[in-house]
Amino acid sequence: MSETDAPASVLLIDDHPLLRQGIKQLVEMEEDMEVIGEASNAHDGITLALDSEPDLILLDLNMPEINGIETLKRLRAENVGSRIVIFTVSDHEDDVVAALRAGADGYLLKDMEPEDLVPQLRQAAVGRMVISDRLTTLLAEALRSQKPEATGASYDSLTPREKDILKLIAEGLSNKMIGRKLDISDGTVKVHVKHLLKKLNLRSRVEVAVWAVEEGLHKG
Amino acid sequence: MSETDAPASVLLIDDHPLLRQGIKQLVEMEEDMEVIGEASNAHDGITLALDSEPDLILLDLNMPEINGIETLKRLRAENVGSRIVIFTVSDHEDDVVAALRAGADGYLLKDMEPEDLVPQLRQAAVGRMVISDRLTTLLAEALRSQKPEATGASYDSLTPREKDILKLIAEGLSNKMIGRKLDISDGTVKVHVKHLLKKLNLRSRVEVAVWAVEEGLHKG
DNA sequence: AATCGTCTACCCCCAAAGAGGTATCCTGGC
DNA sequence: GCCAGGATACCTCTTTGGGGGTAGACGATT
Repeated sequence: MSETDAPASVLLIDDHPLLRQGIKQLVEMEEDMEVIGEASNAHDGITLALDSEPDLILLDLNMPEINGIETLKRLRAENVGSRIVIFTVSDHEDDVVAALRAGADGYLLKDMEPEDLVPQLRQAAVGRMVISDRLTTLLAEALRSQKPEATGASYDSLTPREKDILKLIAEGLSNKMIGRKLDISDGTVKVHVKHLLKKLNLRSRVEVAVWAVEEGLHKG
Repeated sequence: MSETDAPASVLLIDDHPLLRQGIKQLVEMEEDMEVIGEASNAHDGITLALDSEPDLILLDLNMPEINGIETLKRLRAENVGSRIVIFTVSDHEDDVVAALRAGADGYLLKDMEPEDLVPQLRQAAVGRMVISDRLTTLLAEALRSQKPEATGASYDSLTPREKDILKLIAEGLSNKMIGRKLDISDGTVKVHVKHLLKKLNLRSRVEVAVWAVEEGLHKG
């Protein structure tokens, strides 16, 4: 918004005081950027964000009580217009995907080189999405077929394998893709689907998918 | 499969002879990798792939007649088990996403450093997904735009008729049944479904159904 | 009057899905 | 040792689904 004249305002939300201190020092060495607030928990962070409307919010994922994803959702729900960048140790696909889906404008890993941080923040402040390079492969894989993710208190009569197939159907995958994912032939997948239809007394994979979603079985 | 003993076999499918030549020379300098075939078009490429079952296929996107994405789909349809890596000049989001969706195991840009190519191919041959770093941001954005989530904007873009069809798909009806219910031909239903898939950026009626249920649009 | 969006219907073509069937292998229970 | 259930893979067959295209009818907007 105002990167030409006034310095970009940054809000830190992280429960580690030392880390906040470190970031603050890095940022304060720059003329075009300043930390205008810090919070050690989600509640304070959201209040500060609403009050100060920073250009950029650096948000930790692992926080007590209310985690980062939830905080992110609440910020977006409050229509906070700030750029929000996740800054975390977690390189788990679930976290990255959840953050991006919840509207994160960036996802940086805490093990990055300190000297890289400020340039990345500068990019983020002017609207570019910033992502740690290390996550490329992970993103590609997530994009390619989103979420298998296991466990399921699903229908008791189903075998474990059938539950696998059930979930993947509910993600919209074709038999062939399911086969590739489970490393079995698509013919075998068809056998399982056939059994699913019979056991659940349904008439097509679409009904299976709808049923799974309605029962909440499609995600762990 | 056989990266410990026999050299990894590579098939090149690209309509530029010079480029093929260049890659070939690079690859042939390595002991653990060999080019076992070349094709300048999709048809020959598919035939060669089926005959020789290479460990790795390097596939160009821009080819005459049958493009790379289509070639990729056909290769997968034929159950070619090779690792398939796209090698192209295009850094357009649509191409990257389409390639990954079609089952590409990698996506490398032709403007990469030559000395990086062989290491990347080696990675790909043993099953790792390889993506040019430059595409990170793009991938993240593609992933994010997959889920409208907070915005119900996409639903509003549907015509009344499309909303009818959407709801009936979510009830698990076939095109024929939908046609019977709405008193139109099943061919017409297919047209509406086609438009639904395009507008909602989904890939099958199953995904449409799941989306509708998740959004709570299936009743009402 | 011309254009646009929508709905309708058809064409071709090929991939995906689903209903039958047989068969092998393995594991746990009796 | 035998048997049942589960997982795998293959076969054939028909129906369904989806992408591409063209095109006519209608109503609204320009």
